[in-house]
Amino acid sequence: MHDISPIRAKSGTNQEGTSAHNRRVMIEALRLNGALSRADLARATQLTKQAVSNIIEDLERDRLVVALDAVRKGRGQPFTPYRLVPEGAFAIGLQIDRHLTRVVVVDLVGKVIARAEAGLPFDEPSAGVRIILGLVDGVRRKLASLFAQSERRLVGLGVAMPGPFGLKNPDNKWMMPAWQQFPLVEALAAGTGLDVGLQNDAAACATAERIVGAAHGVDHAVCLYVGYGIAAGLILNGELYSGGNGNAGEIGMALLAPAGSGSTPLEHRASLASLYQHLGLDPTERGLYETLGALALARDPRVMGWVEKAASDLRWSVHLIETIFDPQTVILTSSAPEALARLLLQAMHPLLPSIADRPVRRLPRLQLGTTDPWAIAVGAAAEPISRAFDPRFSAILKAG
Amino acid sequence: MHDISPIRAKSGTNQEGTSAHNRRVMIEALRLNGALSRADLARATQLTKQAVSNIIEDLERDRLVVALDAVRKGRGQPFTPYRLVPEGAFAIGLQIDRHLTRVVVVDLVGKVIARAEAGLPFDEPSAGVRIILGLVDGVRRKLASLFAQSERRLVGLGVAMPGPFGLKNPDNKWMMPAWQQFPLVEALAAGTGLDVGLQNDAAACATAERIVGAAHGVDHAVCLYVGYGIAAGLILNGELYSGGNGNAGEIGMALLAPAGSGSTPLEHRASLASLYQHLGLDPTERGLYETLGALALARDPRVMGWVEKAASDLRWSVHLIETIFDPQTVILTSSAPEALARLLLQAMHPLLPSIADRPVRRLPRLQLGTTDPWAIAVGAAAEPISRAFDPRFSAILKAG
DNA sequence: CCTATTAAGTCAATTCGCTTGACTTAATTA
DNA sequence: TAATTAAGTCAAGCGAATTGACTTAATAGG
Repeated sequence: MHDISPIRAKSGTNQEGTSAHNRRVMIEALRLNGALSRADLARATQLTKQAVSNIIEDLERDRLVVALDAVRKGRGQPFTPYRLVPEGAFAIGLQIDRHLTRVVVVDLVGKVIARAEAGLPFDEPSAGVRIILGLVDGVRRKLASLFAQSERRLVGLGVAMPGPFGLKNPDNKWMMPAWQQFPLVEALAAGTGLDVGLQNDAAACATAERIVGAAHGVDHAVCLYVGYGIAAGLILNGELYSGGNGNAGEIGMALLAPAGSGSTPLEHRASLASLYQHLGLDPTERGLYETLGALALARDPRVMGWVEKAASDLRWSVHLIETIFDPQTVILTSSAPEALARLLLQAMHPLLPSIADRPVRRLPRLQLGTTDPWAIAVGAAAEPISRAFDPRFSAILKAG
Repeated sequence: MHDISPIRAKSGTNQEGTSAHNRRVMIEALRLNGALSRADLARATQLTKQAVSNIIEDLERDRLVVALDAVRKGRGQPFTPYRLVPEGAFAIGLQIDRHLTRVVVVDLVGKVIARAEAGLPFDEPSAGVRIILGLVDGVRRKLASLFAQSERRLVGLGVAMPGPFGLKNPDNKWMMPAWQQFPLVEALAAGTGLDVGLQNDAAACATAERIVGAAHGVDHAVCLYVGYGIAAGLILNGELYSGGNGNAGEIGMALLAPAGSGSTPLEHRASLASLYQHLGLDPTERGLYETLGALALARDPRVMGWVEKAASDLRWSVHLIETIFDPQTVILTSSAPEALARLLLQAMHPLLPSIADRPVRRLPRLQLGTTDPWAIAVGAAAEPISRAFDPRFSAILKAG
């Protein structure tokens, strides 16, 4: 009765799980390949033609896929390709940054339908939440005006903000202690009536790269995100990895040397915060993004000085990431202007030797990902979409 | 016809997958909890009583579980607990080290049934394979003499050897280039007629910790293995993670500093090889293990000198691992004598501050795992068992 | 031009494993 | 001794994939 069962076990499954998985597999196949015939889907998923037909019928009824015109190709009956209906599902993505918040609505294929941004008080989450709820309300209205029935198709709200979460002694200068301690998920769930999920900004960035960027279809990738702080988003076995407490990849606090003295957190040296400090800029200043872009384009010597130093630390970070994870590729992303990110990328070469330095490689060791400032919000929005539609172990199992 | 389908998709599933998964879930539940009644299993796995009954009946027919005596406990009908039958399955584990090979047979619950070891030529794999096949043959005979029908229940052969694999320029001094380039898996499969799987030694060590050691039932753990070299075995989401090319966790080659100069691979400073060098010992020497154990017990100053330096690097490794993976615990294991491992563990404290330094912790940040020299072989043997019996995503999907 | 071949996709019956709900058994408690 | 609680069985039902024959519609080749 009163005893919480101490039995450890994974959950079993049944036909519902089977069916849910197969639906997800089909949706993923369509997302990855654009448009496929029933026959192609059957071959790709190893299901029978008949099973595929049934599921397609289902998905078509749910308005998640549509048939395109039949295509004649060689002998045999022409095939009818199916593709995803972008407006089959929507999700809201929310980025919370130190002085700024961005909200987007994306559709099933990750396209941005509506967006909004506003300033945010650094240390007053309850006031901030009111601002956020206003923005969310705005984009929801916009969405409703564009697509009838869209509310029914809203699968959730994903939030991305700088981590790490749940720390004993948050470092006030580098983190957002007020926000990190505020019951944000609950407040937003109550305020929007949606399912709310929270992740750190690098994870969101990795998710964005995975669905629409450089990690599309790659199963092992690490996304190094240089924002105000620095962190890594980990795609392992095709899924985002978040660790035991949701803080995996929070490398900003990694100390740069074994010795106690002289060892600095990575964040203090290779992050935009360190650049602002180096340049004596105020991070809250308006037009900062443009200023940085211009300085980078002009190869301003002070910026180049920071780039050199930061690149040295980042080069070593990539080395460690490669050595530890053995990923197929590492993706450098940043909230900085593209010109600056490119300078960093260049300065990071040549890369340090590592295990990743293999005879045959399909993907580059290091590549530039998106530098779109909205990418974090898009990645945040992708999380509920992924939760709802991507094939994953947990989706097969029963309640849990 | 001739076109290899370029379509990317995960495989679908069907009732076979469902049933296979549920069987595995039940076996895992029994392994983790010792013995459970049908009713308990139903609650734990979220399956219906009836489904559990059917599966139990199946497993009982396959001699994988047996009923124990009924137990009266409070009101209601007494329940009949079931437990795994250890001799329900066997696997062979093979450790290949630089000058030594060990072979074990383990049963379904990870108990060692037979063992054998022999010297191995460092750079002649083909001669080595003959030696290995002889040992394997020996333990198989032993097994057959102990358990009738055991051959039918032999699920595979797991091999563990130092990585990394597939490198461009193997470092002859630190690796085993001849072995790493030899078609070992094929040779062993041909020579034994068994399914053969290969992993690095740290991964095997982590697997051993997972099934019978400190990581039993823990979903996020990193196993730091100090052997001749050094590496980490990664348990993420309850499964071993091996990266894009099977080299995840091979941190021996990690450089210890961002700068190009003065940066040494971790392996050169914190590994038994470095200790041998420090002490001027020959690693092939007989009785080395005992010598080291005695020196450690006597707190020999030269050993303590190495311990201090190595511990400093290891302390920092733990810091990095915690920062990057956010595991529930880190486990220190070693092929060194326990006394030496304990010295290392002590010298690593106090640990560096990190994200793992949380207000509430269920498990210690760092704990000592096994120092049994046979652990690697046991872990190697656990891999085929796990592949055959543990619940995992890939086991639900169809072929592939 | 006509026929054979190839391939997409449907139809209807079947199978298989989990679910459902009623029932039996056997203990404790009042 | 009767009520209650819980384990476990029975038998029918259901849902989703499978199977194999069939239909449709194109191209290739004689």
